[in-house]
Amino acid sequence: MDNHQLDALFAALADPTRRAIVARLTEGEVTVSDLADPHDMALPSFLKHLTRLEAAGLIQTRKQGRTRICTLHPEALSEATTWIDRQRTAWEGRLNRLEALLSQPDTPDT
Amino acid sequence: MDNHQLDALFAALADPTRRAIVARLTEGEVTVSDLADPHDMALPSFLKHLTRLEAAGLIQTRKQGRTRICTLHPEALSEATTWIDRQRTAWEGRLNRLEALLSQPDTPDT
DNA sequence: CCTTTACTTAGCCATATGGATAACCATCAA
DNA sequence: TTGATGGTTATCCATATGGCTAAGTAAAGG
Repeated sequence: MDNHQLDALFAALADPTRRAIVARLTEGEVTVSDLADPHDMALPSFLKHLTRLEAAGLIQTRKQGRTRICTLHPEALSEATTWIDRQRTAWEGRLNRLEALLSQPDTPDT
Repeated sequence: MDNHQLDALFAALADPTRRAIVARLTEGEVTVSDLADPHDMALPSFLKHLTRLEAAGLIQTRKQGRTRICTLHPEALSEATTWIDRQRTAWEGRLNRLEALLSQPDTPDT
């Protein structure tokens, strides 16, 4: 995944309103106004959050009559965990190499 | 984990410079100037990134003489995956319930 | 001591972000 | 067809963010 997409993804998750939206959408599709209802915020402000989530690939929306319906796109979340897991793997690998080095002090280097 | 910490954590990861720093630190401790070296940026600008990573709990630093040494604090990364995994679990749960409902149309509701 | 070296602090600037209003457009219902 | 309803667009505003330079401190090194 490209760096810029990761920026958008992590930035999208770096806001409580947007995380709440994601959490809500795990329960299924919701219309914009129903989604907005629990958030004490003007609709246009709320809309901007939706737009950012959509730009980050975290949600998808479609228009049905005059209402817009939002659905979660959970695949985007794995892009985030993939990056994180890569870091963790690298870290573990380093620890393992260190450990190996300490348990075999006979061959300090090749 | 508290909402505000998650904000800081995800925001910290939403920048390529900072992700590069994290990636670099998976290989072990590095001093500030060595860390900064590959980044085409004035030191004070770079320092601000370090500060944000530290505030997010992603790295820890200590002073040794006049140099500062940075180390990764990978536990912070799991705070992020924990939240993400919770969302994924919720989503899967909903899918499973849906599936169950469809395969057993005899008991539509209790 | 004096000078690097390695950060640190203090400001400054442009752009991005999160919020608001006001006004507009497009259904649906009566 | 006339409201009301559900979004949408266009601005606007304050603060945050990511970059900079200039000037400061503090530990080595000679």
